[in-house]
Amino acid sequence: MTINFRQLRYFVALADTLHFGQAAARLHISQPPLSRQIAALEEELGVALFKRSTRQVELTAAGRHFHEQALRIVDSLNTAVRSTQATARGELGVLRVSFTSFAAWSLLPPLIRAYSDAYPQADIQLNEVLPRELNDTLISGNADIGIAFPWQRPPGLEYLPVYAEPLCAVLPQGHRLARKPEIAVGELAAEPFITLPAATAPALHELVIGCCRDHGFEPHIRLETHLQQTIVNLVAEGLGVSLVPQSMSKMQLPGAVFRPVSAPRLVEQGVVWAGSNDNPCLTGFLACARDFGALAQARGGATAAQP
Amino acid sequence: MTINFRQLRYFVALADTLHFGQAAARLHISQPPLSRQIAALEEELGVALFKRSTRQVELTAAGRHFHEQALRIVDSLNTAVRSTQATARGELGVLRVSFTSFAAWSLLPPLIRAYSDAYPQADIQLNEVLPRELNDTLISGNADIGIAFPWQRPPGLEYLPVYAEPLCAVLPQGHRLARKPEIAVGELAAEPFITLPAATAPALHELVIGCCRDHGFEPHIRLETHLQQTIVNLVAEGLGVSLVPQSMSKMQLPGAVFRPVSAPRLVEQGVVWAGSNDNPCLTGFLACARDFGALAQARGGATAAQP
DNA sequence: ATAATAAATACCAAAACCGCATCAATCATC
DNA sequence: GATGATTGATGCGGTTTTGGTATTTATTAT
Repeated sequence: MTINFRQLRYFVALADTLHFGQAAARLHISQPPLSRQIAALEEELGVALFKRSTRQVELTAAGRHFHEQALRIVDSLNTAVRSTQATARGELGVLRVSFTSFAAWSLLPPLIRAYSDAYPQADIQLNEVLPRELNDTLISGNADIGIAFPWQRPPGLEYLPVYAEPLCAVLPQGHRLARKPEIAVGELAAEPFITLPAATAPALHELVIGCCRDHGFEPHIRLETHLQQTIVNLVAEGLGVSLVPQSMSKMQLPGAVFRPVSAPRLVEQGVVWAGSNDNPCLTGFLACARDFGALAQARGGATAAQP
Repeated sequence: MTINFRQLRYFVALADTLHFGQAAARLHISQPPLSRQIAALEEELGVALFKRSTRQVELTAAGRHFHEQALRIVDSLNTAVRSTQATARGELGVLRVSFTSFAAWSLLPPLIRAYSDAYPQADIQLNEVLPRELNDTLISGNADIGIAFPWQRPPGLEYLPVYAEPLCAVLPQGHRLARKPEIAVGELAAEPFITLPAATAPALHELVIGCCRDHGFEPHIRLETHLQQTIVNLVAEGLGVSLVPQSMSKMQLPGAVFRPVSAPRLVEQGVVWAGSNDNPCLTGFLACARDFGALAQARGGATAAQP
């Protein structure tokens, strides 16, 4: 099979014009090579595609059939070239995002919105994971990007800070401090705390503890659990108080009230990815994330500095 | 755009093996030209399709995308070649058949069955016409083949006899002759006849008149109508008798009875087509029609001699 | 009959392509 | 850490393919 795209293009031109001279002009070649390529094509197919005299050229039944096919094939190639180039630019393809449930309350939705607007043709696969699973999904190549708190990253993973927000207090509804519109952190000194475990979320654990220390006391930790969401659920049950990222206040749970605190620490979030990952969609996503971070900072939001 | 099918085949081989040497062996070429064709392909696309060191070759995201496309395109071409060849052989395509309502009682069904069995992939378009329209549909190119009685053909139309069958008598149910199992044509001498008009169906008209003359009388023609079917309907109403092709006896109409006649004339039917028609399906159909005619003759049927 | 048009053919030059030989980079092994 | 083996890239010469010009052949219009 030595049929060539050139022969297909030549054939299509001739089938369109039914005139060797005009078709050759359209192809920017002279007439003899066109005659020869068509003859070669018919020879290879073993089929007469044109019925021609020196005065008239017309398609045979087989020629009409081949014309349809050739148009489709030439178009397929053009489409394939364009879509491959789009894939290389990261405009087409699949981006797999791993995130913990907290991200779904805060950074994930606007970031996905920004990426989706910038790359409307890329497919996005969202994959909710537990905090401890996030690194593995990236290292094993099961995900392209993760949304995470800063953390001690394993070798091979990169991190880009995107957004920071203040901590706020979460209290049981009937609590005496819940009547105040804003709370000084020091007022929580005697309360039982519910926090994330130091082992799996050291940075965030440290942040809460540090915030308390800023205000002169060591919190009494009564319970530890992995998800911010669960902390709020436990607070609503009256089991203690906590300091959580402000985004969690979107969670309107009966029994839990959120209050801003004076002089809060900031919780940073960012995106994580494997440095060896060469998915072009990732590059596009990182550009979006950078833009998003810059925008959040420009809007007066408290964004962490670039690394 | 100078991308080549060779480059697609080379690319597919390399994407399959991920090894230049092995892919080259599979393609029955040496390794250097493969390297160069792949480089040329990437150059033309402006996209890296492989991430390669001297020790390892792997597809990029764009390369994986292009691989799918290339497989599809190569397959499309192979399919197109095969189907074009099938079209040229008359195995694929459309055959448009014009026929009169009488043919639907006799030659059409078995002939279509034979063709359909021999060329199961060809599309058959059946088009019922009035006898006087048949020639025009063929000459104007609106049909490929017609089923007809022999007739004086216009220039450009060809005719092939396929099948012949005896005339039989059709009588009103209460008719005195209807009691006899077989009728001598001479017994119909006094009856009023219903025939086809001499103007539009001269051959068949002549056949009926001639059959009467064979038996020594000139029939008294009371009514003329264009379709055999209508003749039987009028006979059933008691308006006269007629001689019709035996196939019409399949028409089980209350009021009409069919009886074989002694020493009948034979009614020939055949297929008609435009000599300039180059639809390959027509060639296949004509071969079927010839076989069908020979078979009918071999089975002891009364088939007209070949022209 | 003659001129004009259009496709096929002959012949030559340029480009593309392949194979051999070789180079360069990486990996395994001692 | 040096050495050999493996593998992809590169240089070069010869062959094949392709395109252009000139010419031939066949058909149609005048």
